[in-house]
Amino acid sequence: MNSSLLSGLNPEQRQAVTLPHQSALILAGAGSGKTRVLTTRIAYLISSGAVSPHGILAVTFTNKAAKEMVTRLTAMLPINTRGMWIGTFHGLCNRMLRAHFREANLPQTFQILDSGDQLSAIKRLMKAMNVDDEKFPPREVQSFISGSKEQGLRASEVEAYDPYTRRKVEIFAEYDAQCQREGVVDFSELLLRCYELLSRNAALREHYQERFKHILVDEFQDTNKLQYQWLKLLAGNNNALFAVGDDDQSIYAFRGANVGNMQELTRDFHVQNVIKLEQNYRSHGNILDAANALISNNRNRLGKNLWTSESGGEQLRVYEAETDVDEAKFIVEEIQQLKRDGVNLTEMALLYRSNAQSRVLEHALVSAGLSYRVYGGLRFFERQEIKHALAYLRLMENTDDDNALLRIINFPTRGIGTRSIEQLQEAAKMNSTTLFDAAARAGGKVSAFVGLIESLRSATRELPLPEIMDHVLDHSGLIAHYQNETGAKKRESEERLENLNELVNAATMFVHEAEDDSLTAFLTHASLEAGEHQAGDSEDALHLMTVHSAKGLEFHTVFITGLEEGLFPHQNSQREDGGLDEERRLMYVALTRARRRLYLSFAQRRMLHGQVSYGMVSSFLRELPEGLLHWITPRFSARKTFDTSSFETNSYVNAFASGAPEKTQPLPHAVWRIGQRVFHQKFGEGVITGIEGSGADARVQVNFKRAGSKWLALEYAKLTAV
DNA sequence: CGCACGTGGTTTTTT
DNA sequence: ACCACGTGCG
Repeated sequence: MNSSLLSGLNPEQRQAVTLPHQSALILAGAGSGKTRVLTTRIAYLISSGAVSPHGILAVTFTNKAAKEMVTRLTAMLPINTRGMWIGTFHGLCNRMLRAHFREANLPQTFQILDSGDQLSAIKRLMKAMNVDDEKFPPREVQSFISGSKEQGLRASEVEAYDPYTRRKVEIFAEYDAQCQREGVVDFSELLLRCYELLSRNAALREHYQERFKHILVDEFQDTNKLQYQWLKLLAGNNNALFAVGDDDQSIYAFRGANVGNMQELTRDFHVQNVIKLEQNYRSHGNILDAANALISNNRNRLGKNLWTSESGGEQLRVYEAETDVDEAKFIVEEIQQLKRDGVNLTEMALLYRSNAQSRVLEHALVSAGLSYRVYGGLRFFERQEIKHALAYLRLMENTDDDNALLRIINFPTRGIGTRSIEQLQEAAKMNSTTLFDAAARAGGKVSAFVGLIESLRSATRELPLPEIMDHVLDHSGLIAHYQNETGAKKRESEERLENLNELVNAATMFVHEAEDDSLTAFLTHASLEAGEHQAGDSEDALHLMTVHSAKGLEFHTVFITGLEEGLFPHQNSQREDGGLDEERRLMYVALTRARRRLYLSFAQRRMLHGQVSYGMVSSFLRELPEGLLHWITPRFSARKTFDTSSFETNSYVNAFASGAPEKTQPLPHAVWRIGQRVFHQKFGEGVITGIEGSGADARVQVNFKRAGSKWLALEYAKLTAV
């Protein structure tokens, strides 16, 4: 065994890595070497002879994490990881379903619907079922279906107590039937189908249980119910489930993640002692102390306190801006100074709670000539032109795929209008056939389209993937379509052409790298790894992203922006149960991204949804110990509760711009205006965000820190200015 | 068919 | 403010 594997590990890490064959829960704090432990554990198991690479199943959430694991593993061990089962839940389920497509009752070349494809499939179905999409918004139906599947439930198993839900269940059932007819599966179906395959087929289940002696899971706190059931099934009675996670970083409950799985795991797998990795190798002391103080306000934690052997380092820098624009200006100045001090732009990140906040920041960065990259935009394989190109390939692979057919039957336009398509759909329904079969029986332009697909298929049958791609782009008319674009759309089309060219490159790369270089494999890759294909990493550029997408990353300097009540924590989170705790974990994630320097900023007013909104400083900022903070602007300058004079000198340009007459001030000494901080006996502290009416009818809208937004009649409500 | 205009909505996101 | 989407017209 390679003993150098263990060198440099702290006692807890070492304990985790060298555990005997037993299930374990590793509570791994931010920056505590989680990925290192996971990969070293695998390397340890293999090199000590406990298990062969063949017997390992390692599961992650993102392709990036899976790739990272493989990279680190190959650096540690001279083994071929190709035969190993390391991947995302979806990737691994796909792999099993491909291997056992018959048992899973799927066509060999089943295609995967991404969320966009799924939504259009649902819309199409609802139209066919005559469902009112006002009463049943397709997006809601979509999340109902995915949500149910992620709970492990089929339509027949969902409990519906009201007509509304019953109707959604009907749509759910029809939707699954439609997918089955068309030979496609959506993301959650990959998991559910795989789960059902294993639970119904004892021979297969036993085969895999026999094989995967060690199952390792990353980011376990993010697993949903179905994923946990799937893991339990594979673990059986004898295999070791090694789960690594951090309940304090659970920020995806809104999409079905169930932190409760951590407690369930300790029960179900009789985990005696949870190993805690609490030494943080990332951040300076003050940053960690702030993070610890913040998260200690959450209840129901498994309990864990990060520490570091590093010194305290700098205090956290706090900046109160008058407006969002000023906030951005300040950040830009700081970045320029940091740059002069020798910090690379790549080592800095600007974090925000919601994507809309990036605009102002971007604007300031552009004016200052600073290069940046916004993460989480439109992904390569989700671009319209790419989806069109892939739809041709999909239809060639599987003519049952009505979704693909509808996408391209008239793109580029070939004179097949809405009417012809409707007729086609009627004919298909009448004869219970696919659209493609119906089209084959039609005449004129429609059958010409069928001919096109068939000729594409026969012409490319023997070709390698990149050449198939080339041929299809050419002969489908896609290239010509974008080349012919002139005028306003010219630029856009040029970019699309570049992307199509890039698609051929992607196919070439894929053929070189993948074990299986078939067209089906490439299409799967496109659905499952839509985001992986992004260019332009090399440039020294700032990182702009939401706090969510920052999870797992670290930077020398981090700016957490928009620390205002209602924004972060977000307004909508207050309605949901446990919403505020999740927001706090989000803030915890944000804080722990920084290694050396952390900026926390907020603005007194900002543009939101097209109008000026006035916010109060985030309660999260107040939860940080004063001693760790360095206020760049005077502490709560304009809002000290005992000093309104400085507040009143602020120029609130549009305070009465909405046309409310001056006499909306019933109390002689109180000047009610937007932005005014007030106190209410019952609701507590708040800020006026709107004024309406006059005299006895005057009402003000107050955004209360605790109670949320309320309209109050000034005649009755006892408000005091603070 | 494609454009122009109107409407609604607007937390977070991976697969 | 801004964007995506849908409808109605030329």
